[in-house]
Amino acid sequence: MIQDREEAPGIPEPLHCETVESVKEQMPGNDFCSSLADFFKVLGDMTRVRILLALSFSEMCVLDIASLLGMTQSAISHQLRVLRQARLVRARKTGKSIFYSLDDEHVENIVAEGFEHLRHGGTRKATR
Amino acid sequence: MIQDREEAPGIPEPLHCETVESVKEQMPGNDFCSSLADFFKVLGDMTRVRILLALSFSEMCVLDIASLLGMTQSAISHQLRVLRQARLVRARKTGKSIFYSLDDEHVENIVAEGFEHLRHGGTRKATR
DNA sequence: TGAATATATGAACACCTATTCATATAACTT
DNA sequence: AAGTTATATGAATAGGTGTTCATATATTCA
Repeated sequence: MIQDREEAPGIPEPLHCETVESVKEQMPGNDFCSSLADFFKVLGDMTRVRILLALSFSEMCVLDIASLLGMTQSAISHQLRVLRQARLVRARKTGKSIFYSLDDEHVENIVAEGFEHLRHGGTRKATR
Repeated sequence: MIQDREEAPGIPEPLHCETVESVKEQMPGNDFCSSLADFFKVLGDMTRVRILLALSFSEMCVLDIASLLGMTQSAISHQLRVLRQARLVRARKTGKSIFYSLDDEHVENIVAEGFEHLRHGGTRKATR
């Protein structure tokens, strides 16, 4: 019987070794993939998307965002912290209020790309 | 007695009515925000990001992807279904194998934007 | 035909996460 | 100073999600 040298039980052997080896060489490291996924994870929540869209129209303080979205101040504050840690928004303090605004010009580009994807519904390919 | 007409208990009144009203008019509907968040949610997983990156280099069958990523065929198949339903990948059947490839060129643009975001600051751990 | 191969899928489980509640901090007001 | 307002945050909880395991479907090969 020919020796099996699988990396771990349950993980299959490649069907096309050349392809797998070639792609393996080109693949970014796991740390990069993890960071990228974490970044998109921040965008993968409706509340945070609505906050970002709102801030794309105007700088706003926490209570105004909460009022706009019909949610509690606490919920908004928790989500703003996530957005702040992802460097997607920045805070400007004025008196008792803290005004938030977009902190990254890529955000609008990314949202625009997502919008395009939804527009085309994936059923047909758009040529650029 | 003056009537309180808050939408719900716990939801604050706006501090700057003009701003809130103005943004409220420009805001996309909840259905759109929900779809957008769902789209990014698909990208917000390391396994799916790695699959998409791999497919950006070459069309691949399920077992090859599983072998490349060091994961079980079942785990990959489950994630491919998510990517398929989001119309991010398409399947081409050949014999026993099913080859997957990217079905949307926006994906690469979005990934590129995310990459730029990470380059220009990335995600920080603490804010203060 | 039966055996082997490639993929898909339902159920279960462990982990993660968004909101709520209570409370803390900080700044303004009187 | 005390009270009010704006925001932040820790803990708890309910709901969501990714992987595993077992199994089903479909195709190829002998």
